[in-house]
Amino acid sequence: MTHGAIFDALGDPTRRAVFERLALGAASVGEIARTLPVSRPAVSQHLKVLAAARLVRSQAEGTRRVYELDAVGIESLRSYFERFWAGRLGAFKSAAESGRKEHR
Amino acid sequence: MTHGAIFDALGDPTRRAVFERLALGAASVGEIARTLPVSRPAVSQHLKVLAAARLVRSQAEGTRRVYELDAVGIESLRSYFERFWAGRLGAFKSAAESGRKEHR
DNA sequence: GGGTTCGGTAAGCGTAGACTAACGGTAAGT
DNA sequence: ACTTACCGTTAGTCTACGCTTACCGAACCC
Repeated sequence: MTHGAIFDALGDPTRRAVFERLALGAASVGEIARTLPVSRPAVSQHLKVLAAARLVRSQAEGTRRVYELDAVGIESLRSYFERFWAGRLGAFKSAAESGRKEHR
Repeated sequence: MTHGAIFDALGDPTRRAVFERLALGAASVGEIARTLPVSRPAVSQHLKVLAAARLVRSQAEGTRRVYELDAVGIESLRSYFERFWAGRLGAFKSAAESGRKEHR
């Protein structure tokens, strides 16, 4: 559920665009909405979901609310994949590299 | 778009369950469906999406199709987050750790 | 060759959620 | 104090998609 919220948040394309926009630097809601083809309330809702997943954090600055990335959610996400690197993935990785044959 | 397919695939809870099941070891469609509260066709559809995102790969074995994790998609996903570690995140991380004040 | 098991596909339905529009609230500017 | 700008919230609509049922093809067993 912890990880579930994160993947659910990043599952939406628009939300990923907001997230990646914030990866370039902190920005307010209006600034983000201006660079995206969606309305401001939509961005606000997306930020709410991202904040719930601890991927971003808000910071009141006068009448504006500046958003920036939150290391908590990202670290949580990294720890999720840690299982695959350290775990089974390393074992089967050699086999996957040996037989590489695709149908696409 | 490349990463989009991956996040879109992992965005669904059921699909994540399939993915995590496969992280424990290779399995056929029927085996996966038996451990999940969904029908077999549903699992098949999810596997199709996961395969399109290069997160899993199929391997015909008689009349059964054994699925296993694919390092390609996972590696692609890891490279995506590499940006955050090497990039802006490291810079603001110290600031985030200094001012840690939550509203929850 | 008939029967059985295993998977992918098509059609259809139902629900979650993404979006816009409208309203209210708070801080800065004059 | 009034105006302006910025943001969050709610209500409501509409599309996307996850699930099931049903059908069909392919590979093993007798």
